[in-house]
Parts: sequence; structure tokens; C-alpha cells
Amino acid sequence: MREEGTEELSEKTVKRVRLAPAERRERIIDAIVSVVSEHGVPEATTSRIAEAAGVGPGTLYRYFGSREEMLTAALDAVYERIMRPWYDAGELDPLERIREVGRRHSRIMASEEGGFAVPWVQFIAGASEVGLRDAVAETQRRAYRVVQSVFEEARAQGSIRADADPVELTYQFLVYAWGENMCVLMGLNEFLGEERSMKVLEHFLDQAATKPSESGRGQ
Amino acid sequence: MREEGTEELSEKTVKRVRLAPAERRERIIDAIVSVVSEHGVPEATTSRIAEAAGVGPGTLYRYFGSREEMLTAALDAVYERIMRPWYDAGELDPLERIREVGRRHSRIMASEEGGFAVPWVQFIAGASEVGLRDAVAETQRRAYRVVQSVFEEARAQGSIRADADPVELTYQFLVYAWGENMCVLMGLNEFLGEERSMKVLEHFLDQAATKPSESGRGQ
Amino acid sequence: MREEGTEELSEKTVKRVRLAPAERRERIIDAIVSVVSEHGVPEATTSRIAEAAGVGPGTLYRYFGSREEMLTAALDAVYERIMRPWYDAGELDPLERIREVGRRHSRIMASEEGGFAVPWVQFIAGASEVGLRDAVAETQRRAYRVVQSVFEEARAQGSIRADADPVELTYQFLVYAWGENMCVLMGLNEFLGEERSMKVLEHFLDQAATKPSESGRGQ
Amino acid sequence: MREEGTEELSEKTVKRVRLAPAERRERIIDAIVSVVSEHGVPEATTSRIAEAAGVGPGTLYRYFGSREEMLTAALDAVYERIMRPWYDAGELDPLERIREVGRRHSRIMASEEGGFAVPWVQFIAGASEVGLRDAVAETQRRAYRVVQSVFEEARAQGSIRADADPVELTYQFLVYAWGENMCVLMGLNEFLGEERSMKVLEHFLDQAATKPSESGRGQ
DNA sequence: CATGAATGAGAATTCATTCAT
DNA sequence: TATGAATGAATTCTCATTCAT
Repeated sequence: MREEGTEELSEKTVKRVRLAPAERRERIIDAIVSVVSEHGVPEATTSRIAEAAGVGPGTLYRYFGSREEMLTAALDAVYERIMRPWYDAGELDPLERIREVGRRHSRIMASEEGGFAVPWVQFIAGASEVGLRDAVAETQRRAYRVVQSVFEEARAQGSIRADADPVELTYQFLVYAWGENMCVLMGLNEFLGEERSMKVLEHFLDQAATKPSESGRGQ
Repeated sequence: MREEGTEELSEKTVKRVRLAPAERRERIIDAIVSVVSEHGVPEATTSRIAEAAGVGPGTLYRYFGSREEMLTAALDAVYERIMRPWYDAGELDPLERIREVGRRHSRIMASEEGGFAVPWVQFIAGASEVGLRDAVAETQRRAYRVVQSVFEEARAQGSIRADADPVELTYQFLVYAWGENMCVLMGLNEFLGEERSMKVLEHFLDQAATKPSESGRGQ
Repeated sequence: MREEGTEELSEKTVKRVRLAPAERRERIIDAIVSVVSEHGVPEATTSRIAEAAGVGPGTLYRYFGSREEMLTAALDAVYERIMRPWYDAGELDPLERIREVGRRHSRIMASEEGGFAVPWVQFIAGASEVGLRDAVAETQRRAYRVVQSVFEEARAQGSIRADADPVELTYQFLVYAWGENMCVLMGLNEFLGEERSMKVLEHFLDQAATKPSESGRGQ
Repeated sequence: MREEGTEELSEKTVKRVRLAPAERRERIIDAIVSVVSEHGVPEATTSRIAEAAGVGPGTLYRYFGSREEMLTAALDAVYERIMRPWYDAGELDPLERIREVGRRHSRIMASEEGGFAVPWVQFIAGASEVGLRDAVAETQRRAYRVVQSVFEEARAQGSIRADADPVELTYQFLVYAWGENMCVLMGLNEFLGEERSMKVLEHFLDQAATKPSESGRGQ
């Protein structure tokens, strides 16, 4: 990858392009994500990032104060993308929305090079670096809050039982998602996909739902 | 942390403590585990390990051929400790044994600095180094096999339903355990313990069990 | 040696001298040669080289992939210089050219710190490192081929007897040159110079020449 | 080489043997020579030496003050052996003795694993370590003196011409021998043996001899 | 603004030497 | 006396960061 022949050209090309700061930052973040995807966090060196972004190593420091900042910014971008389904599926009934998001998650994780799933897992797994670690945890907490609010909405609307505990359900949802992450991480592909992992989620949801799944397994 | 003079004053006072090789090795492994716990795998540098073990950097290489070997040895020790409950609980009915192991896992994970839980998670999450990563995956596969065999035994004995799928149950057990790992890793302590995480496991087991839990939640 | 402040005061005074890559590379090679001269190959450590080049240790690795590459590059530079006489003397009659080269070799070796003679010998004698050793041997073979081709030319032109064996003469030339190398290496300066070592070569050449030496000893 | 199975036994055996200091020293020196032969000077580590000698690393320091001393002692032993032919051939006519020694040298160098030739060359080539280097040079000077005295004797006896210069002849002899050393060192085996290298010596001697070679090359 | 040459602290590893046993 | 466990300075190499251009 990144062979010279083509690179030398494109690099020269890129060099000339004077981008608006915000857009250049965007591009660098994309580069970070792709480097993290390919190599993992600890191997996401600044020079790899610079090369992938088509800029000099010094340039990175015009947009970020440190490597940690770069990674944190990339993590945010990944979080953004990973959580988008929760908002995109906004018009559905809350419980159905959760089911839909889960299905998407399973599908994304099962698919080879599943968009932002890989860097997502890389961040979760590779964040032993202090600081990044906290950022990842914060990310999970944010996700947690989003999920919990949807469960609460679902209970309010009556699509899950009144005695179901949204916190418990949220934890269960996370457990389901983490399970898929771990499988991706360790290459246990046999568990991924709707047949196995997705079942876990439906398990949890069916137990709390007031009526059985409409579209999911069930049939 | 691990400043001199606080606990093992003999270490810094006495120069050149001569130990039986086996014991020194043991101590170094303990040191590795504690460094991994505190700093994660990538930050478990040989000099940190040496300092924690109270030996010179060269000494490590009398006992291990490389840093990777050190980490692998520590991983083995941790695996050993983490999986011990499966063997200690040997005399119980298989399903009950799974419950018991689960309870212990939850308890261990919940306890602050719960023995080997932290390094266990650090190894799972932080093993970006090739070789160590494979060792970790192998460890998971080994664990997987142990769990599955117990589920199969349980089905043979009739304590879980004949139509329950041991593979599915095994995955569910792992998902439960990974959930706790993630919480430990990210400091989401609010989910740990019998009240929340343990419930997930009992969820799964109750569904497959032919009779309700004897000792677990239930009452 | 190479203390700061003595000759190139600018080096220590000015921090971060920025050079064109080619020139910096050149300077580093010079530094390697001088370190090898002074300390021999095994003692030509990267930190000594860095210090001699007036750069940080990391800088070396911007120009060379490894210490071995540094040494190989330096060896090439030395070879280049050592063999230059063969090409500079190109217009002479072949046999006379050989005599001329020999005289230059003797002169170079005899002169205190005779340019590239000392590092040349250091490389030949001190290349215990695999890879470098092969590079040195290749160097000798290359030199051998150059010398042999000139002897063949000389025979074709009739300046050495038709029954003289170019291979034998080449070996004899090498033996002559190695003799000087050994003397330099071991500080046996009493043998160096035209009086003694050079005589050896003329011995060999006179025996094969069709007419006596024009300029050399003879008189 | 040095596999455990057998070694463990022999080691235990050797351990018990309490040798007279002088003899143990002797054995260690043998071990050094064999390690140098096999691995070269820079790779002749103290632990390799200790292992080869069947003693603990600490023991070496009861007999030698430092690694350098060990190597120097071994070099002396090798010198001793290499120069023995000069004395063994004592009854012959001096010039014939030189021829005989030369022949032996050529034969030894040409033969695979030629007794003490290999460590000899290893010392000459590998002695970039300061101190050892001087020792090697001294060795060459000693050899030089021995050779020169024989040439002087030969001149006194009239077997070489009165106007021949013993110093010159000595240098020529050394050049001949070094040539063979270099060939061994660089694996240029094609030059070794009586056909090529030995001819060089006979060249020199014939020129100084009052009568042609008796036994040597024939013509 | 952007660059990329230069940096230097720190990583893993080796090995001659010491010293408690 | 002999041992071998322990040492720590030194080695090669990496990489986040800086700063002259």
C-alpha cells in the first residue's frame, strides 16, 4: 500500500492544495481513522498518520497539540459515526429502533472491513495509553446515556413493560454490542452475525417487550 | 507508585539478594502482572518490570528470553488464576457449577483490585503486540472449550434442556464475562456485582435450565 | 578527540543545523570513516558516529536503516577512494599503470593517517559482523577483477610476457597490497614505503614484464 | 553442537574433578581457542568460553583478570603452536627450513579446519579490541624476529646470497604468509595451496638462494 | 502557513564482571 | 575454591515533538 509511483504524484498534487483549516483537519482525522483501522492504536504513529494524510509530520501539530489529541479527535469522529444509527432511526417506535440499531451493529460487525466498526474496536482495545483510555470510557458512557434514554422512552410509550429496568436493559444492550466487538477483536467470526450474536439481543428485548418482536427473529 | 522504602525495605537495603531461580521467576511474574495491571500491556516496559521486581534489567533476561516471553508467562499465570474456579467447583452439578463460577467471576471483578481481574482484562484488551495477541486469543479459545464442555455435560445430565444449544450458551457465558471485563477496563463499576451483571448470566441460564436456579437470584 | 569547541565551534554553538540531505549524508559518512579509522569496526558504535558527525543518534536513522547500512555505505566510500587510482591512471600503458597504482598505494599507506588507507584496513580486518563481512569480501572480489583485467590487457598489449599468468599476477598484486595493509594495521611502519614494500611489487612485475621497469626501481 | 544430553553428564563429571590450577588454566585456554575458532574474537563471549570450558563464568576470573587477559593468553598459545614448525624443523639447512615451514603453512591454511590456523587468523582479523590489537602486533613482531634470525643464519651459512637483505626477505616471507591468512579470512580458497600461494614464497626464496630449490616446486 | 530535518529521551537487549553462598 | 545469580552500563533503534527555513 502507498507505493511510491502513484504517491509521488498525488503527494505533489496534495501539497499544492491549500485547504481551509477545518477541511484539512477533517482530512487528517480521516487519515488517523484509517491508520488506526489498519494498524491499531499503538502502531498509529505520527509519521504514518502524516503520510496517510499527505502532509508533513510538522503539519499535524498545527491542528492538534499532541498525538493524544489526534487520537481523541479521531475517536470522537468514530463515535459520531457509530452512534449515528440511533438518530437516523428516529422515526421508529423506540423499541423497534433499538432492534434496528442492533441489527445494523451486527451486520456492520459481521461484514469484512465494516466501515467504522474496526477502528471503533481498535480504540476500545488499544486504548491503554492513559488519556485515550479515559476518552474511550467517556465515549462508552455517552453511548450508555443515549441507549438508556431510548429505553426510557420505550417504557414511557409502553413498548416495554413498566417493571423493566432501563438501566438493566441498557447494560444488556452494551453487553450484546461488546460481545460483537470482542469477536471482531479476536477473530471469532463464527459468533458474529444474526444467527448467534443477534439472538442475544433479542433475548434481552423479548423479555422486556410487551409484545413480541415485529420484524426480527420471531418469524 | 512502588516507591522504594515503603513496603519491602529489604529490597533497596540489601544489595544482590540471591534467590532460588524458581522463586525469583515467580516474583518477576508477580511484578509483570502488577505492572500490566497498573499500566497496561504496551506500557509494561522492561524497566518498569525490573523496578517492580526489584531487580536489574539484565536479570529479567536470565529468566525470560524476551519481553514477549515475560508477558506470555504472566498471561499464563493470570489465565491459571482466572480459570481456577472451573476446576475448584468440580464436584457440583454442571449447571450449578457454571452458576458458581459466574458468581465468583462477578465477585472477583467487583472487588477493588480484584486479584487477577484487572491484568486479565488488560491482556485481553491491550495485547496489540503480535504473538502476545495470539497467546491471548488462544487463551480465550481454551476458556471457550472449557465452558462448552461443561454445558455439554449439563445437557447430558439433563440439567439444561435437550434442545438448548451448548455453543449458544457458551457464547452467552462469554458475553456475560466480557461485559464484566469491559466494565473493569473502563471503570464502569456501577454495573459490576451480583445485582446487575450477574443477572445477565442468570437470564441466559434460566432460559436453558430444566428447573429454576437453586441458590442464585430466584429468592 | 573530537572535543567540542576546538575546530568546528559552529557545531556546538548553533543548535539544529539544517543541511541538505545529500550533504548531511556525506558528512555522516565522513564521520563513520573517521570513527572506523580510529576505533575499528566493532567499536564504531552508533553513538560514537553520531557524536563525530555532530548529530543526534536519531538523525543517523533518517539516512541509514541500520548500523550495518551505515558501515556498508562508508565501506563503499572508502573503496571508491582506494580504487580511484586505477581509473585516474587510465591513459598509461597497462603495466605502467599497475606500477603507478602500486606506487600510489605505497605512498598512501606510508603517509601518516593516509587518507582512506586506515579505514580500508579496518574494514578488511574488522568486519566480523555478518553482512558487512560479505560486503568486504565482495569489495575484494571487485578489486580483484579490476586488477586482473588490467593484467590481461597488459598481456594483450605485449607489455608482459605471453606465458605470464594474469591470475597469478593478480594474486601477487593483492599479496603486495595486503602486506601494506597488515603493516598499517599493526603499526609496522618500518616496512612501509617504496624502499621495502614497493620492492615486492616490482619483484613480481619485473619477472613478468617484457622490458624492465621504466621509472620504478631499475636504477 | 554442545547439546545438553551429553553435556549435562560431562559437566557434572567435570565439576567434580578438582584440577591443579595450572591444568585448569590450560583447559580454559583450550576452550577459548576453540570458541575463537568457531565464532571469532568479538563473539568469543565469556559465557561461551565458560560453557566450552565446562566451568562457571565466575571461575574464569579466578584464572584471568579480564576477558582481554583470557584472549591474550589464548593468542599466546596459538602463537606458540603456529611457530613451532620453526623449531621442529631445526635440524635442516636454514633455507630449507624456511621452505619447509612455508610448505607447512600453505598446507595448514589450505586444509579445512587447519589446526591452529583458523584461530590464528581470527585473532589477527578480529583484534580490533584495543589491547588485544597490540598483543597481536607484538606477536607478529616476535614472529618477524624468529624468521629474520633464520634468514641471517642462512646467509651466514651461504645458502642465500651475501647481498640478500634478511630484512627484505623476512618481509617477503610475512607477506606470503599474510596472503594466505587473508585468503582464509575471506574465503578465497582458489588461491590457497601449493599451486598459487606457495609459488609466491618460492619466488622470493629462489631469488635469494645460491642454488635452486631442492625439494620444492621442481623446475 | 507548511515543511521535514533534527532531535533526544527511552525502548529492548547483551554481556563482562562481581560477590553472596 | 568454585559457583552462577545478579548486575548495570552500553548498544542499537524508534518516534513524538520541535523549529529553522
